[in-house]
Amino acid sequence: MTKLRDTDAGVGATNKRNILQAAEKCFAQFGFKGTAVQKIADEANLPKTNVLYYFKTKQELYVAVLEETLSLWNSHFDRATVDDDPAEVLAAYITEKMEVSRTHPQASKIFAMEIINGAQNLTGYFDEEHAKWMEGRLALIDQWIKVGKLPQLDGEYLLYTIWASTQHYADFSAQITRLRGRKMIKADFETATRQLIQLVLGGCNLPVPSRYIENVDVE
Amino acid sequence: MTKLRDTDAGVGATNKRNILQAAEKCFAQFGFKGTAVQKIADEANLPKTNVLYYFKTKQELYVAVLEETLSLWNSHFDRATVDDDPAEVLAAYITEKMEVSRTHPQASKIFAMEIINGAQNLTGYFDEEHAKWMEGRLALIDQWIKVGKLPQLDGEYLLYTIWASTQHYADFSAQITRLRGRKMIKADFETATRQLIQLVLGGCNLPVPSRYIENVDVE
DNA sequence: AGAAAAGTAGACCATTTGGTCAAATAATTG
DNA sequence: CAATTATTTGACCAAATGGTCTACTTTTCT
Repeated sequence: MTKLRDTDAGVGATNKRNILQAAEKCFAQFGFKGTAVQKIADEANLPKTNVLYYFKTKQELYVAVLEETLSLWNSHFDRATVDDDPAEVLAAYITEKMEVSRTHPQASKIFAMEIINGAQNLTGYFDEEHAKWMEGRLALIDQWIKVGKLPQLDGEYLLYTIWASTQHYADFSAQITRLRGRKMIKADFETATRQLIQLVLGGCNLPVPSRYIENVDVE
Repeated sequence: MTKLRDTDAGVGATNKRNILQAAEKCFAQFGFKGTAVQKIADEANLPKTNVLYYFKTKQELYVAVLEETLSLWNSHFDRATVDDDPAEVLAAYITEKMEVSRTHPQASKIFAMEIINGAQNLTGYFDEEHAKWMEGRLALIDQWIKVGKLPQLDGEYLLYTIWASTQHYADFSAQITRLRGRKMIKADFETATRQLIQLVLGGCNLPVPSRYIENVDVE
């Protein structure tokens, strides 16, 4: 009765993971059209036919990669309530999103390109889930405003600003690297995160939780 | 002596403009690889060969389109000095960039994709100009900090946040439209602009100039 | 062991597509 | 007007590429 094998084990699953990883790398760098299946196969050290064995079409493979990237949208913010402190929640959310940009820049780029190109492959599931999520978060922000934890502001634009500012470090890394002369390392991300938290919370008239303030030696 | 014709007149110039416009539309929607020269030709109502007559290769046409988009980076901010009021300058800069996102979304998208894909076609000129520009602006911000017009902050991350947050409305319009259920119109952009100015200036401990505060009837 | 299923892989094909060529036409110039 | 230059356009080509077919090997299950 072991007909249904562990999805994480076995030759097939290993290959699939391999292919998905190779595909993510290629799609992030060259886009959907710019990526040849052969390239992905090379990257995964497999013959092209083998790739098409696991994913019937290039499109199917692309959608699989895309769907993996969507998990990156999950956050603790999802489960915040009006009882939470917006300063803490927003600071944590920004931190999480910056961490995603640092550790999963390729996924972020793929997502960005998909949206830029009209989000043709994000119909259905994601659309509705995302819209529902947004509705809930905007309601939460309104509640915070009502109880006086936040000043009057439009949560929609606040969220856009947070998304844009955090994803920017992944999507526009080429520009940033050239402007600074070198890649951003972890420490740079931490500085950027602190600055962004300061800016956003400051803009919302919220005090920055001490844990998000730079550790300077007190004299 | 009319050998050098007005670059803006004549059949050739008209066709070139036509082609560039068609190309911008296509590249923004499908990317470089995803755009067939034939498609651009169709869009411009010309045979493909004619397009290749004015631009020897697809790449050359793409670079021409890309270079046009770079002019969008020009701003009054370029010529601000330490004597100016950072609140005014930053508010105006944000306003300008939001206006670009609203009126030239295609150009913004092309630029974004170019960066995401590693900015392979932005070597040389733009690189150096842009880096020089950045250096100058960061120096200005440091001067503002020195004279007490700005609190201690890292201008680099401030500029990234402004770029990201403004360009987001062009590049991610598909996502925004789906979340809201309808396209953002001019009035929405104005609201977004006000909110962003409030957030950024607030985050910099700057007062929002009255002109950038919503016109509400005083009771 | 033996059958069935899963996986590997080369050969091959139809389509797309960037780009060339040559020939024709229109515009300009001396 | 003659000649030169600029523009238009269809026919064509070679390379790239997504995907199929078939045959073979390995693994799994009974």
